[in-house]
Amino acid sequence: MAKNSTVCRATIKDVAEKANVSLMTVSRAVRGLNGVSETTRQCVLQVVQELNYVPNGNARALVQANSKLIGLSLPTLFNDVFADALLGMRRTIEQAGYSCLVQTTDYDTEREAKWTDQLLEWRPAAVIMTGVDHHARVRSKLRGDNIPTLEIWDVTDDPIDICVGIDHLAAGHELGVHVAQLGYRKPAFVGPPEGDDPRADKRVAGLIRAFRSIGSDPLQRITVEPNNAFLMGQQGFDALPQTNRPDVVFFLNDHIAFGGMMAAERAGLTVPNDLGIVGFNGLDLNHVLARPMTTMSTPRRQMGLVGARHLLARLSGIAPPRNTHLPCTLCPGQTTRAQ
Amino acid sequence: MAKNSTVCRATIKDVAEKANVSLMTVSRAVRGLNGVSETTRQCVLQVVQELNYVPNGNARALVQANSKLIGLSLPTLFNDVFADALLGMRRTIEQAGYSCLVQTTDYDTEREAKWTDQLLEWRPAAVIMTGVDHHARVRSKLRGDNIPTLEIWDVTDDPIDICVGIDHLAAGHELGVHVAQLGYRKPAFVGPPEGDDPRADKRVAGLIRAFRSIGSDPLQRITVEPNNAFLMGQQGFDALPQTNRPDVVFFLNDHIAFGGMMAAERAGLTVPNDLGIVGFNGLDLNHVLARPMTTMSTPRRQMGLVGARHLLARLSGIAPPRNTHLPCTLCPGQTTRAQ
DNA sequence: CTCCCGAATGTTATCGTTATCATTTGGTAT
DNA sequence: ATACCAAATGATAACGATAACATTCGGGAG
Repeated sequence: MAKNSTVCRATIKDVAEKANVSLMTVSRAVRGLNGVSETTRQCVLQVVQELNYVPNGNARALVQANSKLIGLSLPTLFNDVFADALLGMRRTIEQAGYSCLVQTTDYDTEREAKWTDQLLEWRPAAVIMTGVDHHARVRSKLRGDNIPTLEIWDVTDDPIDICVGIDHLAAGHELGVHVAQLGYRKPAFVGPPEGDDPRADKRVAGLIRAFRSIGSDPLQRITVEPNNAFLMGQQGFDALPQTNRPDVVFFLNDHIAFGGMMAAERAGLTVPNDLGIVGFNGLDLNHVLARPMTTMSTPRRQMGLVGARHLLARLSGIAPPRNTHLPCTLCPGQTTRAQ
Repeated sequence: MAKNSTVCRATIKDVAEKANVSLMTVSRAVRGLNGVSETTRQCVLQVVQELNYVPNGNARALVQANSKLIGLSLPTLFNDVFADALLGMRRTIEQAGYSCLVQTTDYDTEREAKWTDQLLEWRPAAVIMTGVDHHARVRSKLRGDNIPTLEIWDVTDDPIDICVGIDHLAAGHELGVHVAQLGYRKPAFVGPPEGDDPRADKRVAGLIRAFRSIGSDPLQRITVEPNNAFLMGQQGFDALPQTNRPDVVFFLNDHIAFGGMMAAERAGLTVPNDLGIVGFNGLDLNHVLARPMTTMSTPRRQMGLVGARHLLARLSGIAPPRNTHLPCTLCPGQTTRAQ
């Protein structure tokens, strides 16, 4: 059933007939190849206008055996963080004439794998994925088909193809060491459950290492349901243990941290004296706060830029570095005690 | 140049040969059609596994004359607002087996038009666009080709095909009337320049009407560069006139309003006594603030849900309502004076 | 006037799949 | 045994474009 009415579209053949030339001449004229006289080209383009002709990308992709499509896999759109990275890539990708097939995975590897299968049906020219932890099937398919693949946001010695990102373990460690030096001894972390977000897990590992080395209480991991960031922060604070309360809380990112801080203050706590608040990413929210939060700033835009550049290089046959590591910047703020 | 290595992928023919059946049997088995014995199906699927066969979507779309692709046009990803609407749609769209081809337009109609051309090459099954104000070429192409098209976020009597949204003029008016009743008489609006965001323009028109009817000062429109929302708010406040300063500022959305409020307080102003702050959309940030902002809450998630439902109905031949109007909710907060 | 050459144009096969219309097969009723 | 039927399977022609090769054409050199 459900044949959507009569969608009748002009084909290259229609154009050729009306313009009184061969298919190939139309094809050449439309694509701006040379070997067509100026007069003919004008005439053809005229007819193209009249008939509202749009070339069929499927036919083109079929005969040329790959398409001007790039698959893009993000965990979520509820996150300025990914928008930033995307912003860095978009121009570059667009100018090279590609379109983006986007999915959001909700940090679900299975879901990502399923989407990858769907995606590959379109014979994309390249694939961009978030992070370096994927379903084995995804890795093997992308590798096996030799599809240029960019993994962004995290680094590894053994990327599917190329990767550009930051070292989450090191970033977590550096942040932890800084906060530990300020005298905090009862750390907690608020974020997704272990296993959901591999990058969060790596940062937590860094934090744990930092605090363990100075013999503090072990880091308590508080789990919140994925949701709007600000609400997650609030929920995170509410979920803190009442007895033996942490003296500092690390949040998955700055927005969540802000939500947590608001909840803390509403509960009558003073930041940073009663409770230290630490974010991650150095989001712009932080720049408008009267008392900026302690956080670790990440080069999101640049990651996108560099990633896109490398991917395009890869697409044009030049081999870019497989593993590119960008630096983070510690941003001490006023939501942790001064030393 | 730049032939990306040897990407050699199994075709349906390879599977057929290895499984010792005809192409059609493979095709049927893979698609789960009936008319294939269980034994044969198992055998075929086995070979599919072995060869890592993925059907070619381009060939399929070519012969079937349309694809399981939906084009999605958003102004920007820097906005929880669109993420919310998307969230409402995604599941529905996904479960029906479609993939999304996404673009962001940066509120540029030309850019949108250019993308639409590119998109149509892929013969999408449907298109989703933000708002109801588009390039004439876009309207005529989508209509002419009879492509199921959903316009979301705004309403009009004459949508391209179907639309689901809110009445921005009415929402602006209601918000303006509320604030005027509180006694404010020198209103300003902070947002994109006129012409960039048609929905903002409509809301502003509503505000103007509300304030004009009670003989207040005319609404001053302050323009800020598109950017991160929080920074836009800050910039908006900085751009307010020093002499004859407004007594209330309407912001394009809650995040921008928050940025503006932070800047105001840093500048020594007291909210709401020295300056009223009004947002829009009822974003979740508002729910974690100790003193929630005055705002107009919009049914973003629901818009996505309803929109997707209508679009899928349209795709299966049922005619949904062309124009669906959802209600907003006024949320008086503590960033404007009490009556 | 003829030959030759490059530019402009045309012809044909092909890409991987599905729709449509055969054909085969195995079992059942007579 | 024979005829018949539905279920399973197969052969062939599209779909709309491009690559690769073939042809035409017009003009300058000899």
